[in-house]
Amino acid sequence: MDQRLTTRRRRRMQRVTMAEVARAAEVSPSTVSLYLRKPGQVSPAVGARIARVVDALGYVPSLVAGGLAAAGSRAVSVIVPTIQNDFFANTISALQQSLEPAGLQLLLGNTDYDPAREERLVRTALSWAPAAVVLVGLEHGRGTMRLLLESSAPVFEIWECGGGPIDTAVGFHHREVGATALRHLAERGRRHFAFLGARMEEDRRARQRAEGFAAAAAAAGLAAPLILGAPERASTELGGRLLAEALSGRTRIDGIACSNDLMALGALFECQRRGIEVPGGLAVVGFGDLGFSASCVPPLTTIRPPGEAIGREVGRLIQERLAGAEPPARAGMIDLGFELVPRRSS
Amino acid sequence: MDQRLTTRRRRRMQRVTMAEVARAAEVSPSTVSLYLRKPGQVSPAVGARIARVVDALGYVPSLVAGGLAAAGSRAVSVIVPTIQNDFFANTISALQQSLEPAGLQLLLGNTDYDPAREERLVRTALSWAPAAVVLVGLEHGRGTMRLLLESSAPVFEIWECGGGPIDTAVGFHHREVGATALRHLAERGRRHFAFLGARMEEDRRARQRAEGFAAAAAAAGLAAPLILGAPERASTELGGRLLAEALSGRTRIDGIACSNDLMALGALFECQRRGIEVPGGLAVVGFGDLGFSASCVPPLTTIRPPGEAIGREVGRLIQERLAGAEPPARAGMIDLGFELVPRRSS
DNA sequence: CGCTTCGATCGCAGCGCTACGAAATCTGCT
DNA sequence: AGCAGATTTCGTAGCGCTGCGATCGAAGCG
Repeated sequence: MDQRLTTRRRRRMQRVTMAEVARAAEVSPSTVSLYLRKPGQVSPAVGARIARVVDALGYVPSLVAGGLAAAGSRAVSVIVPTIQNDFFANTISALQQSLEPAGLQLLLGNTDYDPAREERLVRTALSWAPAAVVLVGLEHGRGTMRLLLESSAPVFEIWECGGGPIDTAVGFHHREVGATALRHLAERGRRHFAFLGARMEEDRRARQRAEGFAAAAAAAGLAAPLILGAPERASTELGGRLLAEALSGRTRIDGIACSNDLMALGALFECQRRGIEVPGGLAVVGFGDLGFSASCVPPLTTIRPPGEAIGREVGRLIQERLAGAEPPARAGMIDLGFELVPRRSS
Repeated sequence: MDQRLTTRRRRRMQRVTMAEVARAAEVSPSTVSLYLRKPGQVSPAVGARIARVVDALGYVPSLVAGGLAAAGSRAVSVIVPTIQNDFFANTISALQQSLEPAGLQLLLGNTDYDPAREERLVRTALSWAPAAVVLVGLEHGRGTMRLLLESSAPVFEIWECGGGPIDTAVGFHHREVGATALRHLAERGRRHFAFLGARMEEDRRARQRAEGFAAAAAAAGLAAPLILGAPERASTELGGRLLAEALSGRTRIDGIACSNDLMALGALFECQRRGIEVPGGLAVVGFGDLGFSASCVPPLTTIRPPGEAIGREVGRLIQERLAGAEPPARAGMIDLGFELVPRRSS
């Protein structure tokens, strides 16, 4: 039997469609579409009429349909290890601020430092035909790399500089951060060091900071620092515990660097509990310049990463690419540097 | 002239389509689609064949096309005031964990406490035909309300209980939080109170906590607390400054509550700088139970909101709704409560 | 051995929008 | 007035997928 004869009620996505707007405004759908995308190319009179109808009908365009027709959606996929972390939260926030005026939305995923989850998330991300994919770090699993390379979406790798990026990397050198911390402590006359890190197994960047710290000690002819880590996420509690561990050794540690200001704050608390004077008895350098770092007791010397700048820069680059800019011929690398903020804890 | 005669190269979204998979697997596209959505309804033999082809071809389904055809996408829009805030970051994180197994992605927006921005974000959010819209608070602009009411998407309002939700609210009572803080301080023998808040103009929930604090004082027949606020976001620096302001008055304040543990931490630092003993000279109660609260000096008495629980619960409800559950007949309200965590600062 | 029953597979008709190029309309100029 | 050129508007053909009902085929049964 001819299917055409049977009744078919089709599901509908939303109340008002562009065609209805067009009818009410007495123009063609094309014109409505054009007006919505490039208002300048429609005559002011017609534009005003369309605007009025859109408002009256409460028309909300479907980005899903638009994305399908235009072969690419107005979403930017961001995949980070965790958002429960001021670093990435700041970057994401800056990125979103930069993207919002262009009508780009963030699709968020978090890997919890798990490569398998990263691959799943990248797959889902690509399913949205995003305007760009943003992910943290330069190290990815085989499958993730394949997906990314085969996709035509611009890929931005952030928070790290170094090896070869897939497309464009925007970040800074973590080894150099570690080295800077050590040189600073050495300048302050310290000689026996420890590095306190969290999640060092999974967080390659924290590891790089520790390595830079150790390498700079070696370069300066100083004793190899004690490197302490733990599988948990950064916290003041962990900072305190690792400091206790560091101080329990035979060597009298007089300078520490932490992979995160939260850890450094925990170290300060531990010093307070033990009556160790900071910086007199122990100099402390953190990483992150978090909300409390300038006003804790004593104010914390720290290294400020360009978190917001990364977000802003990536936002800018995405819009540039969307506007037709070519990807860099050779994979690009943008080093945004970092800043040592000396305060009273060292 | 007949347009059919002119050449047209159409833009394509991605390399491999479902039709190509179908061809290679020698089945119809419908079967591939069915297999991908409900593998159980396809015979094991055919399923295996399709799986093999999908893998070999590196097929990534288009959620954009799928969303259009199915009249609803697999995205959940989350609109929060800011993600640079442990409260919302935790909730979002829990929500995403709960949604991930169902293949639902988060679309993130942040309003920065600006109603106009909220409306814009809700509009964009609805453009995606999301499976659900999640937003913070029960108070929204007229336009936002209209958009939400006209849309057919389930709406979850989180982090607040009280007034009438649009669809379902999942949160707790902030006034009760303030009251609990005051009663706790009163039990500890305090009589002269101050409440230190950030962004009190914009953040209705912080305001409610302050109101509950004041109301409980009145109910207990105690002097009205000093309510201090500032337009900036919560920080240790602000906590310290507002405490200084509170202590500069003629009344000798002996108990404070803060709208955020970060503020409370700042107050602790200020006490340390001024040599005020805590809790001897001043009892401090925070809100949030953040990462450092248990291990600062002294450990901070605080009120723990159900941040993760909210995320998990909303995730569960969304999936229930997606599976066909009806929206609550009368707008629903789920009170997840909160917990006073007494520690040594009070 | 024909007929029902049920599970597996298929074909069709869009979902709502945009890109493309053509058509219509408007300008300014001779 | 007539025409080239610029500007504005329109018509068409999908984008890739899913929901629906139809169809096919194997098993079950009297």
